[in-house]
Amino acid sequence: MVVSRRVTLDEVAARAGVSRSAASRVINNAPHVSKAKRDAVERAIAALGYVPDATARELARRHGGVSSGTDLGPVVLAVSAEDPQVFADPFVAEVVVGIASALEETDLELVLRTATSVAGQERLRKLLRNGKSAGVMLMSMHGDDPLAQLAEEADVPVVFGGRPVTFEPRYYVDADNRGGARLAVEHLVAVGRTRIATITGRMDEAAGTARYKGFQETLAVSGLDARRVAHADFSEDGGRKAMAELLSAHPDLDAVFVASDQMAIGALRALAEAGRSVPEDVAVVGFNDIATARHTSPPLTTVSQPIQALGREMARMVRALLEGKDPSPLILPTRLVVRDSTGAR
Amino acid sequence: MVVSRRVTLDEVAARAGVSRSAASRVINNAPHVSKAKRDAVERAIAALGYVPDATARELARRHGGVSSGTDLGPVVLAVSAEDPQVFADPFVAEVVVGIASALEETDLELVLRTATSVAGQERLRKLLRNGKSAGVMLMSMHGDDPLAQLAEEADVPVVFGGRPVTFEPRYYVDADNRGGARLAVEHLVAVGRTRIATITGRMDEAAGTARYKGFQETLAVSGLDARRVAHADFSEDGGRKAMAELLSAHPDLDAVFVASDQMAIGALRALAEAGRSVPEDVAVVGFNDIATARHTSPPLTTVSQPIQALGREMARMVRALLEGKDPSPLILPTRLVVRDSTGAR
DNA sequence: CTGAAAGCGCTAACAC
DNA sequence: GTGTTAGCGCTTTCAG
Repeated sequence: MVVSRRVTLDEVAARAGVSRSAASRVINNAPHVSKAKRDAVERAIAALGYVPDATARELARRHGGVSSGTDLGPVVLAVSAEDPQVFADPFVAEVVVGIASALEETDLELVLRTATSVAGQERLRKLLRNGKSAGVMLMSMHGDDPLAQLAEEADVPVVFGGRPVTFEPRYYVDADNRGGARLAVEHLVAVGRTRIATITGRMDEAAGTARYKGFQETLAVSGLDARRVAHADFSEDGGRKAMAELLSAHPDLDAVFVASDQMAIGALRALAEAGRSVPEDVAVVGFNDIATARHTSPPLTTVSQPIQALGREMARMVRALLEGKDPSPLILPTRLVVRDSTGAR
Repeated sequence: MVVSRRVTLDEVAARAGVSRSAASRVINNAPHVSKAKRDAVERAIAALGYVPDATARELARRHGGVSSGTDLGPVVLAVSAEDPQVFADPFVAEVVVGIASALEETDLELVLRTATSVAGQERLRKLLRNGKSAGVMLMSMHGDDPLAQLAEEADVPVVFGGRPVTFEPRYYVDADNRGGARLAVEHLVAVGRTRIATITGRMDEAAGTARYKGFQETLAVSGLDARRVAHADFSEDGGRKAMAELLSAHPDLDAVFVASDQMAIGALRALAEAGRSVPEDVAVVGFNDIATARHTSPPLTTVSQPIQALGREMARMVRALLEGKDPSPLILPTRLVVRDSTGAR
């Protein structure tokens, strides 16, 4: 860490024996500068180790729209969660990867925030209002999330990852949760299961309700009973408990659609504890296709969503908004990844 | 996204019928303002929706040191990797969690960067030099990483996560890799294995060499042969290939210490493919204790490092440097997590 | 081509 | 208490 007092443009100009404007022109390589002066200035810059002050520059430049300056502020990914622990959630981590790779191509930086604590909210509000950030991406919104309000007040672009359950945002990227659930349940039906249960995720998240709807729909179409349901919270432990519940309430079930792989892992455990074998006694399908899904025993059949693409598209949408465009919401397709837990291969 | 043209302090002052300084005083709730004026100003602010311009403010405030303004710039976590994909690496993700939770308590934002691409380097350099960031954390440095150079030139605090192999940074947080490897190999010896092999990680990363040293040391002490070694790159696929190599070069091996869980997962696969059973024929121990380690078959015995703590301490170290302190490097302890893959319980 | 001068929006002395 | 006056460091007309 070098101490280096700030070197100003004036010092450079003095050292090079030219006016400040000349120096400025050189730095922004504008035309109308004689080669001689240009060189002199460049030498001075090198000698003094001059680095233009970004703040002053920004202030002085105030003119074009958002996309004017060569460096806009960072883009914020705010996850609606209390605990920074979410960043280790495989789903969130993949979204981050997608965003990071899209941003790689631009000159935007990515900042990470949780946004549910009081302090977090306050800081997010700042980021949204004082021009410190170029745009915001919000994800994992729950029921009556206070963030929704915040988003309205923002004076930078806001795009949602997934949809809140209470309202339809103007700009969002979501996966086809309902379609994915349908895929999963249809598969269960196709392999001959008839007493299909489900473990839902949080019902105050759109992903939770949409997957549940997909489940109901498909069973209705197939003329099967859709009443074997237990609600959980997307967590492994929640999945374990929910599975135990289901087992005691509906001992006859022969398949279960679990709304997340994390919960499915818990469910597998509960099943093992109850002495039910998978897929012989009960077939299991999860949702998300997290890395671990390949390594459970048996390997988990699951619905894969293009999580990185989701992040990437969120970032692109922010970018588009920054450029003054008006992008349409995006719904990304999901697909079924068949592994052993449904005994189908 | 509200359009809201920028409202200036002067407009507020005009509307409130006071001087600009009075308005400024109210905003920074300085003393010496009559209640009447204060109220008037506050009303004007509310009416106009005034939000102070952060840039101008910063420029005008230029005075105290780094820790002066109420909001310093963000802290950057730069991972020395080409591909944003690293952010999904369980290890990196956990470090992020640690950093995020430490930062939660301060008013620093976290920005994420990869730093190996040309563009990434250039942008990191900017972040390091132009006062856009308050501090930088570097991790996953390889051999002659160009980032080392960058770090030297920085005029903000720089702390390393893990140590580069070529030099000892002034400020770093690392795990006790050597000690951890010792723990692992001692365990293998303790359960009666005598023909112990190892799959190392990249030898241009300190974590790779340190774990390898721990392996050699322990076998030397035990009077065992330490020549069963294969080198890999920390990846699952690398681990699979390395295990296959080992198996053909040293068919008699009865245990293997794998320098990362990712590689260990690959090794387990190679072992299964070769018809060797774990732990009966070959005992396996990994390193890191990633989430998946509990779900492999058999569950993986592994060395656990306090990854979140590592991130947290990195952030704290930056914070300490920002406050003008001179913290000492930190080495965090590791511990062995015994599961079935070594047949010890 | 080149330099002087006028700000960007806000804060901080300094007098009143 | 309150207003006036300088700037922060850089860009940008606008005359020469």
